[in-house]
Amino acid sequence: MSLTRSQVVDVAVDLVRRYGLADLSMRRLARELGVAPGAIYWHVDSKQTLIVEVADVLLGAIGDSRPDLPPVEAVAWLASALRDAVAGVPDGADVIGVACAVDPESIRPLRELSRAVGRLVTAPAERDAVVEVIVHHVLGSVAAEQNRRSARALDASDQDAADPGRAASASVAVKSFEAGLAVILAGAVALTAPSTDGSAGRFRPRPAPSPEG
Amino acid sequence: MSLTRSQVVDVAVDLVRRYGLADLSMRRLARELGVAPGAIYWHVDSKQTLIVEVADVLLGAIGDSRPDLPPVEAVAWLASALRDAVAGVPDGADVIGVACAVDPESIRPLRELSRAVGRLVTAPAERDAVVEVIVHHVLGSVAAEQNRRSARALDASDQDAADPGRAASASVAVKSFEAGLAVILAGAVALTAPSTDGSAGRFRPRPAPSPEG
DNA sequence: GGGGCCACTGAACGGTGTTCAACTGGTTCT
DNA sequence: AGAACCAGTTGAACACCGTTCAGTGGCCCC
Repeated sequence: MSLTRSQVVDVAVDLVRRYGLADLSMRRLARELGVAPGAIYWHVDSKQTLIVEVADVLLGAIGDSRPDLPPVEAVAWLASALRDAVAGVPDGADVIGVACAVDPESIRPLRELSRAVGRLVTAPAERDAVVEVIVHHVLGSVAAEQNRRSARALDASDQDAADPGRAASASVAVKSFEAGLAVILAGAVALTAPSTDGSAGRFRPRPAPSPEG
Repeated sequence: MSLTRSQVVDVAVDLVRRYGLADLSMRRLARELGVAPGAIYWHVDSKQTLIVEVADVLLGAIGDSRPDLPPVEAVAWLASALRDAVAGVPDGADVIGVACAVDPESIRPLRELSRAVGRLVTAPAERDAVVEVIVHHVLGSVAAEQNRRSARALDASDQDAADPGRAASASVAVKSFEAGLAVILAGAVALTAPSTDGSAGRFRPRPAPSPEG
């Protein structure tokens, strides 16, 4: 039986899950498939489209949204689920980053997130703004966490009992992510229901004097 | 006269400013300097540390913060200035991303931003959360904008009058960035001054059932 | 004149994504 | 049976990449 596109994608996903995006090269993928590098290009246009497919699989495990929860909790749940899915894969933020760069429409959970936020913020422009901020926060905080992790891994010369340290830093990362998420959700709520005391109202930033003309 | 570390960095900055990070290779940099590739490694440890230095130069043009402005406006000004500085350079978000990954302490404007946010949110944990969200939003939205731009550039086969389109999409990107920034700032304000009506109060997300155990 | 050192060269190592003429092996048509 | 066709694969090549290192030239100081 000959190679299949889905076989290629599956093995690529395995490679990413086990060794990270940095170790996903077309040559290594071909070796893993027992095939010459050129053969992959019969089933896949380029490495970039492969990564988009890998990202799709990695995010496929995210469950459907929760209409049973109140809107704010539903958004928080979805954002945390997204974060967990991305953080659970080495270089996960990079994978999703590439996928977003190549084809932003392809990431299905983002459509789900947009719908959930829509139940909280009705104005389309503001809804999109909230979705964007949440997505940037998810990808940014996971990228930072994974960078710290791999930087720590390079300094694993005189350290041996890294297990409790790793778990602790992961939980710190989760807490810091949730603190940021809380800020965003508070902003979304504040914008939809401008309060009666003047301080916490709507804010419109004035553009900075751009140094680029 | 022999090569200098600052010469190397300067030419690298020029290369990035003109052609983007993707076209900054040690070989090309050496060619531009009229030197063999190995010579660069006498002045610089690795490409990564070079990029950190490049990022430092690129962000050096950002002016000092504005204690004369009210706290919220000062933060907004700094965030917009940061955005403009990064967006004005091709692949600017990638450059800062690498610099953040290698050495997060090295980005001076972030310290400035942290101080400005500190005048708005006094609790250290919440202040750091706001700073992180802002930084992720800046880098994320610029990265998205620049990805769209370069994707558009690849499809420049049958299009010629791209000048108005480019300007228009840039202004859309700025507006979308400011909408997101407004959400974040509203959240920061709301968290510091919890309002008396219950709906817009402090929100604590409950962790999602993590699929990774 | 000789020693020492800074700055550099040239070549190599071991990768990378991608392309392409040539070649299989199987199916179908004559 | 034999020819034609074609999806799928190979192996080699192209044009790069970051990094290392033995050697080498020029310069200064003793």
